[in-house]
Amino acid sequence: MPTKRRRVQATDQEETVEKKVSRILNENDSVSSKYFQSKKMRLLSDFYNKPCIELAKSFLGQVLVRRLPDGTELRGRIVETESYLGGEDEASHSRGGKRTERNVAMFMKPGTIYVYQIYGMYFCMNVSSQGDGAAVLLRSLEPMEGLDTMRVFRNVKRNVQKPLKDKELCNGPSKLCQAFAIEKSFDRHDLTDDQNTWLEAGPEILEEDIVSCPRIGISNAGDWTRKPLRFYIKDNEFVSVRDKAAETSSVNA
DNA sequence: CATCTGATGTGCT
DNA sequence: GCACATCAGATGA
Repeated sequence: MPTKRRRVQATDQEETVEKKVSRILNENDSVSSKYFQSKKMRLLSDFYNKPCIELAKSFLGQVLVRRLPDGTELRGRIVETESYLGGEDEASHSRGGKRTERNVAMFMKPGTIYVYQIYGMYFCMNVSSQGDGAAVLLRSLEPMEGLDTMRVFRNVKRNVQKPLKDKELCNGPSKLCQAFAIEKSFDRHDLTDDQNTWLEAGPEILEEDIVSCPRIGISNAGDWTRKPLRFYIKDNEFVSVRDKAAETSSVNA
């Protein structure tokens, strides 16, 4: 018992400074205590310089940060991604090595943001990886900081006043762009060197907690339609679509 | 829960 | 012309 008490006291002392900083930072916006805090250190080039599938898995658990013009910072933990390999990947915008004005960011250095518009009214955010025309689509975030602001952005974009639950803020590629106010102008920005957008390190996600399954919204891509190139954190409630079949089969893997 | 449908406009053939 | 890495609301079980 004395050992336990001493450890608790030491922990409390260690957290004092961090708690103070956190309290000051949080005075301007809401931070829910049920979400963990990131280490607030920007991820640099080495992190992004990996093959596409490896990067898509590495993104899980990392924290996307968006700094708004008024200084407000939004944070969300990445919980779902998809790989688009380029070249032979028939579902990729860069299939067959096709390079256009729209998708040129996919061919830029790892860590470059690729934003494209879809269905006339939505945006999707990708990050280029190692490999020609390869990129990772960010599909879902677990909101951590700035939830009130995210809710406002989402309601403004949707032109609806229905209150959104936390899990509805960022559980889809275009929802997270709305919540973080990420638009076409972010295309070709560099996550390792951008003042408004970057990634911070979060806790490592174990391989056994990653579910691999087919990508969402892909059809007519031949064999590539079913390849397991979507990755998400198992049992995370902020994932957009759970694949029950993949979750049960991975138990035996 | 699963499945369906309308909205909406740009990029590319 | 048409396909489209989506979303929200509606409907049925």
